[in-house]
Amino acid sequence: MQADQAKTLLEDVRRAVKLTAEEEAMLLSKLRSRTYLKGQYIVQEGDIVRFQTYLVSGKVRTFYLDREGNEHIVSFGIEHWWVGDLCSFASQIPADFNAQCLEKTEVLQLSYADTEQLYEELPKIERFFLLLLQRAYIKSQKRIVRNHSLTARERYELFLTEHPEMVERFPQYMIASYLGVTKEFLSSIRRQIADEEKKLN
Amino acid sequence: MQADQAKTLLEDVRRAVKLTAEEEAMLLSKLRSRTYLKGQYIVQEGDIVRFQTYLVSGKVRTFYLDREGNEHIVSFGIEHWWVGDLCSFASQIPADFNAQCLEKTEVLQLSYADTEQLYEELPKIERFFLLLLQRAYIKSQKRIVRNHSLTARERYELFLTEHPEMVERFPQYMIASYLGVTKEFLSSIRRQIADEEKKLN
DNA sequence: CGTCTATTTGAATGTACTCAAAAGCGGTGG
DNA sequence: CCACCGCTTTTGAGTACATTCAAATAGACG
Repeated sequence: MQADQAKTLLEDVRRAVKLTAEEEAMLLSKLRSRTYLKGQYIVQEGDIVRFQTYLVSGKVRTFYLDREGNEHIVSFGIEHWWVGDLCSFASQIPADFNAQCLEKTEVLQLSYADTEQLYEELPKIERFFLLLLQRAYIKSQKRIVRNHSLTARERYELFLTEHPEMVERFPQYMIASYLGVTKEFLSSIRRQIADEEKKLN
Repeated sequence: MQADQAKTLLEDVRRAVKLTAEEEAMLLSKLRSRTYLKGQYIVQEGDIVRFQTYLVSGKVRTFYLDREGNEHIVSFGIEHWWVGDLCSFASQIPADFNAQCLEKTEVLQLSYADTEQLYEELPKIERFFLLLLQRAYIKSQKRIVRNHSLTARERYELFLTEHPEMVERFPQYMIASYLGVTKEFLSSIRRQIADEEKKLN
């Protein structure tokens, strides 16, 4: 592991827990660097996920296919996010989800066995992942709540204000899927919004 | 803490991690027992959640109110589930959710400070909560996915097979809310299903 | 410039919601 | 034991939000 690649990861860790230099070195020693090309999969449905994957650069979409073969975006990943299928990784069972890189993507990976070992030797790292998981869970709960109480337009407008970077970097039809609407309907929502803004001037 | 109340909790813990007798005693020493009556709130919106709450008996609904004042059920809790608003507990900020007992409910509670202390002194307990959180997160992800790819009827039928105990113990209008449909529409789904079954005979 | 993919449009359709009212159900008191 | 009350569930008509399908347009990339 070169230290420069792990810089943002270490910053994330330091923000949550305090590690000594040796402990940071131990963490770094377990990380493997890897680069995926545009279109490649970090996880494919049916695989058993062997790694936790941290994004250094690039972008990733996580999606699954329903019975009719329609794609549904579960989440987007960009720099300094962790991606994968936690269900598969945690239980070492075949994944339901796919994680595909939408451009050249550099990652750091931590294997299942090394994760276990780190948890044993370094409870502070366990704490780091607990905090990560807490945040992810809270976001997930919020998303459920919003899907139930907001209209498609409201969800889109909220997404615009909360994740403007995502709007720029991911195609609209994927954002539609993430929000749980068809690409056609999202398009008509955008027209509606644009029309209203025009009327104001 | 009387040991009999903590029996199911200890069983849950033992299933996940191995504790020595002293470690179990340490955990028990932090737990406070409390009984809520029908209609009482474990958490109210606006409160800062000071405890993690484990259900020994009874039942609880967790819900939030949207802008129009409509209730949305976030989750149901029965024996041996943990309830509350993790967002509020973890960050010690005011809760968005309410957790209300629907009958006499006995609980065990672990304060924020004691939780922190346990995490420090007993990493295995931290592991236990990490595993708990993993399961909760995975369920939450599944729920999002299902809300996007299944019809209301399919979600209801899946709920029937996965949580028959819940169907018996919670009123239909709450289940409707949990599934993200109106009580009227769930009623019409049930009629549909009943009609089809009648036709088969 | 042509090809491939993403976005937009519009009409017809469907799934789920709103509102209002009736029916069912369980408990309580006269 | 029945009548009444409050709460839950059912019904039905009208409506709205969102989907499907088909086709046109716009953008991106080699």
